[in-house]
Amino acid sequence: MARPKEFDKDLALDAAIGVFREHGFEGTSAGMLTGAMKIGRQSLYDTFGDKWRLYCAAVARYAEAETRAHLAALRGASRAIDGLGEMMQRVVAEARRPCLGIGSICEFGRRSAELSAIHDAAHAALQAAIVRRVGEAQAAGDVRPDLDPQEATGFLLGNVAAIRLAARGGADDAHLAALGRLALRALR
Amino acid sequence: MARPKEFDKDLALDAAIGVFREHGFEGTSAGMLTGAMKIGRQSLYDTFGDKWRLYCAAVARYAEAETRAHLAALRGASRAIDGLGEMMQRVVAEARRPCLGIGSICEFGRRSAELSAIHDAAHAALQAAIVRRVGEAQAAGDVRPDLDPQEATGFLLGNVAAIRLAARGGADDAHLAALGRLALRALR
DNA sequence: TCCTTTATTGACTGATCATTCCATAATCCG
DNA sequence: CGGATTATGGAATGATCAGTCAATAAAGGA
Repeated sequence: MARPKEFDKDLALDAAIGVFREHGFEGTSAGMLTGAMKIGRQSLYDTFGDKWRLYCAAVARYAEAETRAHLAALRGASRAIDGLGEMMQRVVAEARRPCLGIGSICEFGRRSAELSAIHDAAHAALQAAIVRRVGEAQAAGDVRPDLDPQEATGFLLGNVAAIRLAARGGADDAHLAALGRLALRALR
Repeated sequence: MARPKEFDKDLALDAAIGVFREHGFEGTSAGMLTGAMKIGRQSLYDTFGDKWRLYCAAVARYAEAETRAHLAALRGASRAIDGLGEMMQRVVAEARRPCLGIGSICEFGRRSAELSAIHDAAHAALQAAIVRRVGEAQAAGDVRPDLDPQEATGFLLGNVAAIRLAARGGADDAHLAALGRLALRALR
């Protein structure tokens, strides 16, 4: 089904993600992309259309992977509060690599309906899962009962962004860990 | 001291800030800048050097103004906890306009020593002022005493960023208000 | 072996970009 | 008025950019 070492589309996309999350859309050139993806220029255009379509595909793939990772952490402990803790801990541990979601939102806000749709879908899925887990933690008495699960979820996701942004700004590991710890403690 | 209606350098800089905070550095062209600043192209280069120097000047001016506004809010109430509340409330109220500081950090991380120095200076000044206020609030019994003021300050600043990022992502006013409220409540 | 498929690269196009040179106009000061 | 100063905009430069076309190479299947 292939003649010359037919390249892996997903692998190439991952390489593109690596460039975009570091340099953003405007800061990335086609040459940087082909270099990182290790494919020819024409292959890029044949496979992904153009730079913008590639960017959207990268953001979508990144969002899916990131959502999956969050969900896995959330379910990685039997007690709901521990699941929430693992989610925050993972974010702290991986905060050194810039987040494409945040970069994308910073760069484009809500200017692009296409991009916003990708973000909104990922956000909705994640939000729902966290709300459920917060509810469970409340039922278990690990989260104060006067807290609206929706609000608490927004708060946690906000602090996820805060941790990543702090890391991008150069904060040290201790600072990031403190942010994660305080955010979780705020639910108690 | 001037012949043709000698333009106001600070006013022009403010206009440049308006463009940069919306479109970032890479997303902004010289034409967009001269258009918004309402000065000629050559005046821009004569006065500000080049696009990068103008960007740095804009970020520095923005950081100073933003720091001033934070400090004013912090001191805007006699009780320390209320000062902290006013700071958060102001952030919520103004969150609709994108933050140049966040945009700059997202776009460049710590790639530019020049830019990082600007951010670090503003951050240090702000951090110190908030730490002091948190300490006062603790002394007054309005903030739990087991909280490290440094950590609490980092937490508050992180949530400032979270609110602004949420706004950039399209969150509604109620959501932003909830974020501010929860961040402050976390200190209690 | 030959054909088909796939990837790559060079050359090119047209656009846009930042930036500079220069001529011109406008305005204030003496 | 006249000369100094300041802002402006046209023209041009060289670079870079995204994207296309066409030729070529590589490799699997028949």
